[in-house]
Amino acid sequence: MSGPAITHSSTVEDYIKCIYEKQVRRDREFVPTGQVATAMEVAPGTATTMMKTLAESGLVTYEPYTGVRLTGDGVELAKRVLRRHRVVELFLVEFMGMDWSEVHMDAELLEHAVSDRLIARMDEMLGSPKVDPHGDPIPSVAGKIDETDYPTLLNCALGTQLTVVRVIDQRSAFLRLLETSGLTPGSELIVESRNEEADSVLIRPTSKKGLSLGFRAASKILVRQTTEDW
Amino acid sequence: MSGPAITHSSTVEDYIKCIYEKQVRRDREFVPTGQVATAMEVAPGTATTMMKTLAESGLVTYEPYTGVRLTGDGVELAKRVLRRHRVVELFLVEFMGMDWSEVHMDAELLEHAVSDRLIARMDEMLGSPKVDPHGDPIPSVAGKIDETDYPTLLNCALGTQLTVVRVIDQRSAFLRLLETSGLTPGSELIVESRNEEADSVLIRPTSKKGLSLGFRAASKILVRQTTEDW
DNA sequence: AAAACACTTTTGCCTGTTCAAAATATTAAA
DNA sequence: TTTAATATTTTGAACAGGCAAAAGTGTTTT
Repeated sequence: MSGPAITHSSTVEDYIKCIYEKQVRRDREFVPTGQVATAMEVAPGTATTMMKTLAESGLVTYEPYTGVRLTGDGVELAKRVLRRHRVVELFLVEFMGMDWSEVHMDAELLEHAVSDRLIARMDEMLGSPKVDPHGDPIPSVAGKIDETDYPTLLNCALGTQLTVVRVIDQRSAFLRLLETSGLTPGSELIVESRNEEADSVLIRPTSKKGLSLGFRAASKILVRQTTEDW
Repeated sequence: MSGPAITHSSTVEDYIKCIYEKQVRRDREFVPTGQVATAMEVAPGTATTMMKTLAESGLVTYEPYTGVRLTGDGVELAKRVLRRHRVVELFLVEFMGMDWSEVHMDAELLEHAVSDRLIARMDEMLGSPKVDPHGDPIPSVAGKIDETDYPTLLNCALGTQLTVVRVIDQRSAFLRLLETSGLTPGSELIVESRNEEADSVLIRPTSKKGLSLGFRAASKILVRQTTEDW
């Protein structure tokens, strides 16, 4: 089993989570220090300093002028934080009647303040869910996480029936748009066409008028082929 | 209405809460720096430094070698923190099935991470409760708080029917004892006798065997005369 | 190959919070 | 009222995070 579960400051947890999110898709590559700085909204030098600190704690491998990569311990910590965050988000929506578009910020704070016991209790009340309200997978206590690489509206098949499985953008204005457009996770749609020059993707959500999204927005919506066994 | 609601670090909030709890009973008196240091589990010098910082922020009045006293702003902040703490505690007990003896620590962390919106939602779900699971009064959003000075088992009337209204000790071992002894808030009892020399108070909880408490423990239990209109 | 550009790291400094130990002040005892 | 005991404040130092600006590295252009 995992070790003594050392506690880290919430600052460290935030950096680790940030790095995890950057590295999870681009495998093998190092995450540049500058990207961490931008994402964390700190000065470049601050990020450099922190990368060294994290390296000393054994959470990342740091290559000067190249970037960082989470170690096994780093990944483990990232998943623990992500689990807390996502369980909390789902709890806020399911048991406290909050809107999925507004729980992210609250969860961002709560993820550092919620005890293992409380998370376990929420998980129990929720029936050990696999995904949060945005379709983000919830790591198990043991650290297992569904890393399926779903296509986005930018690279999925055209003309077939699709189901929204996940949304990669927590800004509430964006989420509210999806809600009014019938594009929340679980919704079905068809991508009718794409036009790169026009930066436009035409989609037809079931039981809604068709609408067009820019490539930027389309890349934030992950889908799978609609199947019956789900 | 109150001002722009400046945010303070959770460290500051903890000191303010601590001072509030010390000063609330002994009115007009200053709280000695040393008591703050002990309660906060920091070195004496640390407390002194912090008292000066708090004084500069206008949260306390600081008199060297005498102690501190919360200002209006300080009291206001203390009540906001206390409200968050107590609403969270009650929520954990009422909606998450946690035991009243074990919610204090969790609430201690959560009180700094829960947004006003979330507290408002919990309050709504709880029906704007007046007291938390330990009988501690919950300040209103406006800062009103029931400051009734209930007698303890040490100075209440002997031989009359009493109701436990509040318990001033959050240590879970103590709370579990009260639970098994039938002394949770709302329980009824009679104080049969006190013997100062023996450091002993004999009480008879309704529907339980009589038992004896030391003066220290007895002073932690607040009661009121049992009346029908409650 | 040199110059220009972009990005990263280093340096010096700041704030907040903490400690240990020395210096002071206050209070209680003799 | 001088002495002893107790409590408080100062001092010097540390660690966590953060910033701005100077210096360094790598890459791309000319």
